[in-house]
Amino acid sequence: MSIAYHPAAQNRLLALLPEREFGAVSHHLEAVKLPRGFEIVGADGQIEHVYFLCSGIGSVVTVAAEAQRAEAGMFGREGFAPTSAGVGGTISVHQVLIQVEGRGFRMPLDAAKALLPEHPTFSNLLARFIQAFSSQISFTALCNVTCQVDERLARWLLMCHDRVDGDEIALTHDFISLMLGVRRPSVTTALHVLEGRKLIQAERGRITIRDRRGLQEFAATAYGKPEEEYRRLIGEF
Amino acid sequence: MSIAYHPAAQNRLLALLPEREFGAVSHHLEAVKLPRGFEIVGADGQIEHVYFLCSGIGSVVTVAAEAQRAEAGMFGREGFAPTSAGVGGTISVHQVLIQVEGRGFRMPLDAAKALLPEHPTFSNLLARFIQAFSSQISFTALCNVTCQVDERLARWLLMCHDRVDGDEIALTHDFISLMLGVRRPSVTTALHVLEGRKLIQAERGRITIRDRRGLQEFAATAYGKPEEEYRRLIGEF
DNA sequence: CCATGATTGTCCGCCACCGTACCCAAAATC
DNA sequence: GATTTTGGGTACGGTGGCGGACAATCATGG
Repeated sequence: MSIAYHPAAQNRLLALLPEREFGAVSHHLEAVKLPRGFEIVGADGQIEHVYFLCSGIGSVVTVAAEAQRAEAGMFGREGFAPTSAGVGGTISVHQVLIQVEGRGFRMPLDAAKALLPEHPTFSNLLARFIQAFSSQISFTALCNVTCQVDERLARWLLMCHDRVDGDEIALTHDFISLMLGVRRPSVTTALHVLEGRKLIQAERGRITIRDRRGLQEFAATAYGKPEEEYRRLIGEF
Repeated sequence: MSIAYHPAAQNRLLALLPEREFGAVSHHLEAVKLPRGFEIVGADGQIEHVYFLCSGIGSVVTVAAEAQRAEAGMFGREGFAPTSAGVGGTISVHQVLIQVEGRGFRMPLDAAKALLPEHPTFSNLLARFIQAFSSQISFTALCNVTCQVDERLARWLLMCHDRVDGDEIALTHDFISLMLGVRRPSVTTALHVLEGRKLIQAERGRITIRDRRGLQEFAATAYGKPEEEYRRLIGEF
């Protein structure tokens, strides 16, 4: 099947492969549904499959101890996970789980390991994503130390918005609090702030982006740089 | 010159290259002294050279605005910078500067770009480092949100200690405060805490590690995981 | 239709860290 | 040796977010 018509090409990385490499790679892909909460890999877990999303959002969570965890970054159809597998690793430091349900493709780890040395564009593309993702993580680190909760929340919502179709995102305060590493009530109040400015609309289990431009102004310098880096290294989302 | 006797092999990444690739790579290397404060690349700056340290420490700093900056991670002889150049990038999101003076080698960006596609071990090694470094950043992000200053400081000192010879590190409170993204007085008090427990000894412009084991206990889960990831993907520091 | 669980709203005391400012000592410069 | 610069110690009021707890509301299934 030619790339253009293959459903796996909805993933931005796979879509950029040259025809020959895409053929070899797609041969090992298996279509999967990704329900909310699905764990792609556990913290310090053995990697079984490499996942390429076509829709939905995955969260990469750093876990130091049971009660000490926070999101490092998120990815959608523009990326893959676990990143470690992209350079030949077999264990993931991070927990990776589905935050917004979607679809995608996966490939057994062994297949990926065998493909990498033989397919330079494939391995370079994965490496580029790792670099772009790492810049996303570094901004998470910066915001965690310089921004207050509402600003971080704005950034986080913008990043989700980039990765879903439409303006509605299914999210609970509790989940967001886990991701941002703050108390659940802090999320509630921060959401009220954004809602008060008419930037979003929050309902039970669902948040709707009302004014993306305004959200960006609110998030200010916290949002944007990693997205630029992605475009420089790989292309449009 | 064979790898074993080439001074560039003091860099852990270069040392792992097969003889043939090392020859090609080392051909473009130029020895450089790296004084404290030397800027390898500015934030959003055009990359001119790719640096491989043999001694000293470099800091990778995320900059969002003039007053909004914090260290994402640090590297020594176990790595290289700017990471973006390792996948073919020409611009660095991060500012990279020398934190503890040392020596190293550098290569023009064009040479690196030309070498990468032709030398799979080289490019895979750089990609592995990017992945390992990204896990370091993700722990910075986690600590920034879950740990208090003294714990973060302990982690930071341990990471410095890993990368210098001996137990003395030349550091000012002011510089540390910049890296951790906290007030300078917060660093002073946090250092007092560590000093009170006889884990370190602080003098003007210099910190001496007295009890590394104790520091590790103090830093608890904040320290260790990224170092494991490095060993898994690349090897000993 | 009611019970149960999940989700959200709110309150309170507490404390780590902030912003700012000032002083002192050591080191460097002249 | 005097002066300037740099690095370190300390103080104080202010506050964002924490820990914890409880109530209200919505959703779901028996």
